[in-house]
This record gives sequence, structure tokens and C-alpha cells, in this order.
Amino acid sequence: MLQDYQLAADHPLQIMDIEENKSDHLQYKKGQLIYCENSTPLGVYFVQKGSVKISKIGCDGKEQILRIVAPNEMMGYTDMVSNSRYSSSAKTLEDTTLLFIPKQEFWSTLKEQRQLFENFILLLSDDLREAEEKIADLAYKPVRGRLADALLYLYSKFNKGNNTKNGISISRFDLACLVGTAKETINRLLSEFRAEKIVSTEGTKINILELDGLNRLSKMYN
Amino acid sequence: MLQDYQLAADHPLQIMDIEENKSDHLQYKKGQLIYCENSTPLGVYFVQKGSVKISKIGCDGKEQILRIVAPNEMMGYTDMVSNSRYSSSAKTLEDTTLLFIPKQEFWSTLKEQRQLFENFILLLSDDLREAEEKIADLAYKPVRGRLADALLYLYSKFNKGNNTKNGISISRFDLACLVGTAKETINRLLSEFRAEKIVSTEGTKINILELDGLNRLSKMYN
DNA sequence: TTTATAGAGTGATCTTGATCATCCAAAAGA
DNA sequence: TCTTTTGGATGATCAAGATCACTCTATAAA
Repeated sequence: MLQDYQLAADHPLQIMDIEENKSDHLQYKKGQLIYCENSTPLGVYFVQKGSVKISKIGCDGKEQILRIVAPNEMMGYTDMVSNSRYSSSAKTLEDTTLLFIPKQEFWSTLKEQRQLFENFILLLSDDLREAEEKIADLAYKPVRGRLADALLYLYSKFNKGNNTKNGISISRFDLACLVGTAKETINRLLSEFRAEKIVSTEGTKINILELDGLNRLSKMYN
Repeated sequence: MLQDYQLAADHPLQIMDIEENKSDHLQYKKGQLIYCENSTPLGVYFVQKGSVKISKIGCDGKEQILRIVAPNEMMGYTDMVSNSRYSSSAKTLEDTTLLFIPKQEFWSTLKEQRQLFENFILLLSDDLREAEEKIADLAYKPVRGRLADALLYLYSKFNKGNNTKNGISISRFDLACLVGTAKETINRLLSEFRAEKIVSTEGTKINILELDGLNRLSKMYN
């Protein structure tokens, strides 16, 4: 049975010869750890349902979220291809179903198909460009602009098929870790955004009312 | 004539079939622009002599240096393989000699040799891990620790063969752009480092006196 | 030689955002 | 049911680092 997956949003990847056994599908509860820093990568994961945060944790417990992995996206490949330990941790943001592909199988599938190889290079360089963008933003963009960026990022991740109506479910703490700031600062800025009618909140859920407003804020500083 | 190059410090790449014509060697003066944001990549560059800073510039003129490219390293590949405009600029830090390899030639060489393809993937994922490290540092490490990191980074870039004796030549402004801070802050911290006998300075040149001291400072915050 | 100009170095001041301390509401557990 | 826990929201205070305003020195230009 053949199954379509994606290396990333824009790079479709057909993984051939993968039997869809029940055993391949890993079920994780919300908040569960998938892998952690310094453990050894044994393969790659595809998110089928749910979402995962990839983050680095500093000595004083500070966490920086590097990316969110949404359905049909792959995760955990960087450290695996470098033959090094994981340099970040992966934890589910909600109940999540994953497909695990062992290292050997990943490489052999890639080597069989030249196109997949090229797509993988494309995926890595897109990741790199995104990371470099984030570096520049962290260095010089004030938190206000970075929060706008983060909300737009989450919106693009979670509202792909326009299925949910502009709602983002993420804790203030995780949002702070994504933006690279303290959760109190996030609360204060969300209050401002609420006052400016850019977002509304119902508990943990954040509704984007004015996408243009966020885009304007995002561009204000670069 | 065959010539050895490297995709990165650890990934030797033999670029075959490249004639060493005089015309292939581009000479740049110190401070010259090689390419700038939003222009179209036409190929990749190998640094043969000198050094290049890759940076992004914000609206208020703020510059963030993403990496320094030293001899035998390649640059400008990320945007080229993504088929997008340059997302950063490249400017020489000193008089520099480059080798330019056109896009077509780069791809065809890569496709001829499976090993090069794999090395390229390794290079990209190493770059990505380095970028993610930088993201976490920028988010939570104080400038003091980041300056220590930057000096260690520059040391590793410029003192590869242990040829120069621990000296780094970089303007305070460029160092500030690398660390992601203001040049006044760099001056103040360098004064402290001088007082602590970790570095000494002669004009623009920074001499590292205590490599261990820098390593200690770097690890103090993560 | 004299005069600009560029970059190092430092003090004074101000701003952003972190930290500490609560308070409140909702959900979960006993 | 009551109680405990979890996460949101806000005020008060504080500190890291940015900004402004200089001085000083070396090099380049006139």
C-alpha cells in the first residue's frame, strides 16, 4: 500500500514500500515526550494527526521552541543525518499520532529515488532560511513584532485547510517559549492586541480577528 | 586539472572538471559587496583566500551577521537550491579571492556523484543545527556569554592551522553585529575581558589570552 | 604640515522586558 | 460536594542593555 506524505508543506514525498501496519502508528497523549536532547536518533517521524513542539532547554529551565510540526510534516531528521545526538527535544502539544521510519529505511528510500533526495535538500535549505530569519528577528525585532510573527506562524500551521475558524490553541507559556520571552509579557501584549481588536481570546484559545493587523505589526520592524 | 575543496570544514568535496582559469578567480577588496539581499543567485562561491560575512539588514539599518565564511568554505548555496532570491548579503571582511561555480555546473557535479550529494545534505543539516543553537542563545543567553561564543567562533574560523597566534581582526561594529548587540556594549565587555586577562587588544586586533576562560563564560549560561 | 574621518573607548540616562507577587477562574481530583 | 491544581491576567519593581553624547587616537586626505 502506498501512502503520500510530505517532507514539508511544499515538497511532496512519496514514501514507497511502507506497510501501513498498526504497529507503525505511535499514539501519544498531550504533553508526552517523543525524544529528548542527547538521546540517539533511530529514525524519522511523520506527524499524522496532532502537533509537536521542537525545543531546546537551557540550564535554568528556559525553553526555546524552534518549530511546531503539524500533520503531514516530518521531524527529527537533522540530527539523524548528521549522525549526532538530538540537539533538541520533541513533545506533543495535543494527542498525536506519529509514523516512525527507521534510519535504514529512510536512507534506502531516499537513495532509490533521486527526486526524493533533491526534495530533501530543498526541505533542509528551507528550514535553514527560516532559522536564519528567526535569528535576525530575535536579535533586533521587539517582542511585540515577534508575537505577531508567532501568531501568523501558528495560524499558518494550524489553519492550513481553513478548517478551524482562525482559532489557535496554545498555552501562554508555550507561546512565550516560541516568541522567546516571558509569559507575563505575552499576557500583557495579548491584552493590548485584544484592546486593538486584533485578536480575541477564550481561555487558552486565541482567535485572530485581523490578519492584516498582524501582518502590519510584523513588517513594522524589518 | 583536479582541485580539492570542502563543502565545510568536515566534509571534503572534490569538485571535478573545474578548469582553473584565471577568469574563475574573482578578486575582491576589503568591504566589497559580493551579493545582496533580493538579488538572484546564479551559482555558488568558494572562498579561497580572505573572509566573508553573511548578514541580514533590518529596516533601521541594523545588521545581523549570520556566519563568517573562511577559506575552503562554500557560500551562497541555500537560496540558490531553494530557487529563491538571496535572503542575506555577502560582504568581504578583508581582501578576498573567490571561485565562482555556476548553478548548472554545481548541480551536474553533484548529480554525477552520489557521495557529494550526501555530503551536501550533511553540510545543510550542520548549518541548520548551528543556526538553531544560535536561536536558543539569542533568546536566553546574556550578551556576555554570547560575546564569549563569538570570540570562540572567530578563533575557530581564523586560527584553523594555528598559523596566526590567537589574533582576531574584526571591527567592534562587525563583532556587535555578530553577537547581536550594540558596539558600545561590545566595548564595555571587552574592557571587562581585558581586566580579567581573558583577552588583550591592539587597535582592531583582539588577542585571546585564555581560551578556557572564554569556554567557561560560554558554558556558564546553558 | 594641517585637516578630516573612522573607529575605539566611556560616562550618563532611558527603555524594554524580566522578575516577583498576587488574584482570579476553570478544571480536575478527592 | 469541597479542595487542590493549573493557567490566565495584572501591578510593582528591577536590571540588562540600548541610546545619546562625548573624548581620544590613528590613519587618510588635502
